[in-house]
Amino acid sequence: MLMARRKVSNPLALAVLGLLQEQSMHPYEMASTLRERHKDGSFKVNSGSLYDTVEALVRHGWIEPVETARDGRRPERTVYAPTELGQAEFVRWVDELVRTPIAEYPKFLAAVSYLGALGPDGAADALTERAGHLVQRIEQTQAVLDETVGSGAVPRLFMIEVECALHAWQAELDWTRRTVAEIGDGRLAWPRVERTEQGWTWSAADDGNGSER
Amino acid sequence: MLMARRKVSNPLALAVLGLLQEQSMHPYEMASTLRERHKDGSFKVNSGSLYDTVEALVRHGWIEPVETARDGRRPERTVYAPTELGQAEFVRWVDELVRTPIAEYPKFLAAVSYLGALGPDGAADALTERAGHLVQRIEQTQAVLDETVGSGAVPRLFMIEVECALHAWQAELDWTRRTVAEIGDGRLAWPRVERTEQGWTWSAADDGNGSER
DNA sequence: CGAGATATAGTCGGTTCCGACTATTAGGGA
DNA sequence: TCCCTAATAGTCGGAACCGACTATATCTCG
Repeated sequence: MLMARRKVSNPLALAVLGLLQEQSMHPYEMASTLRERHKDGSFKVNSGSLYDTVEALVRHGWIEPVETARDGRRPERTVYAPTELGQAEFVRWVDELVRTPIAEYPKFLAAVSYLGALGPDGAADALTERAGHLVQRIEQTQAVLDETVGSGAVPRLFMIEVECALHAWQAELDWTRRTVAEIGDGRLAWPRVERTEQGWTWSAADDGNGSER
Repeated sequence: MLMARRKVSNPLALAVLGLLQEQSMHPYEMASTLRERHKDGSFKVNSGSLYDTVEALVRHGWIEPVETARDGRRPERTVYAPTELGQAEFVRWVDELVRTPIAEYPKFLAAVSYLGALGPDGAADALTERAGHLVQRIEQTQAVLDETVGSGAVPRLFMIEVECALHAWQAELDWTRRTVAEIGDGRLAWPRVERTEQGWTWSAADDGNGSER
């Protein structure tokens, strides 16, 4: 069996489906609407991927073209609307994504796995710079939230994912700062690694005890 | 200009480079070593991607084959070692990844963007189930940490990324529980959306005031 | 009023990524 | 000793993804 193995998995497809719940649109309009509503922090909106995604949704019968209009002599725009299947699957998909956490692999985690390679000073320096960037990002995002939800222009529920992201970044910032502090006062020890015939040996920087792996 | 546009970007390449800092290996051994050391929570270790990644690293001159051994009549294994360039770039890459946060798009964020589609009860239910899964994941991961670092078998620095992940999951769990609570007591209102000729109108569930977007 | 900038709308080709599959060998209980 | 399973080692085809590019239309500012 080689066709339609699993559903469309790109989250951008979820965004498309979500927008089409409200109103029929052509792809370019989807992209600009997502940007207007600041949903481009939750979905990677790339024009190439967008058109691919729309085609995939058509193939799966979740959406369908309803109109092919042209304005003046601009290129033709194909307008899409969800099918009944698409409307049902949208809700099921959101439910599944919320209900079941899946493994993800943020690049920061990958980098932190090899934090040792930077040495204590290098690591503290890099983490400190990251903390600064995170502060900026958090402030900017908070400002957007204040302008929209804070002023009553948009109901809070419609931007709840921004609060979620903000919470996650704040947690990352806390961890980053805490780790800088722990490097500074030696609570996070930097073992010295040596190669021996037995394998690897490390000695703790503070007490000189060695262990083997 | 169409070749070698940017560096290898798959984090798995970082893992490969990291392992080869210690010791020459063949790809299969990389995969099993990563699993042994519980690094497979930070890197998506997929055999297909692994072989592609190793080839890409060779193309860029970051690693090179050093030996082609065969054991008994098993298929030949090609053993790789980093070049000097690869050793230098490894550190630079870790530094860059730690220093500069980049935009990422976790699927949970995508789903939360459309939390409204589940309705207050559906959303609370789904979030509650997620919280349960997160608790399990956190407990299991904590247990692994206790067995390894807790028992002194491995220095803390070598599993620091596990602490980082744990911190992030805990934050997600906190947000999830808080949101369930806010749905429950009405602090997170569910506006009723209606379509009008003007566009969209929503009325707050609690006070009946409408606003326009 | 002309020129450059920006907005509109989308195409295209190449790389990356992944899951499913293949094939051989070692281990271990009936 | 024989079969079944697990471990070893990797291949392959297709889907997803992305960035760079094209082309027209409108805006704007000296």
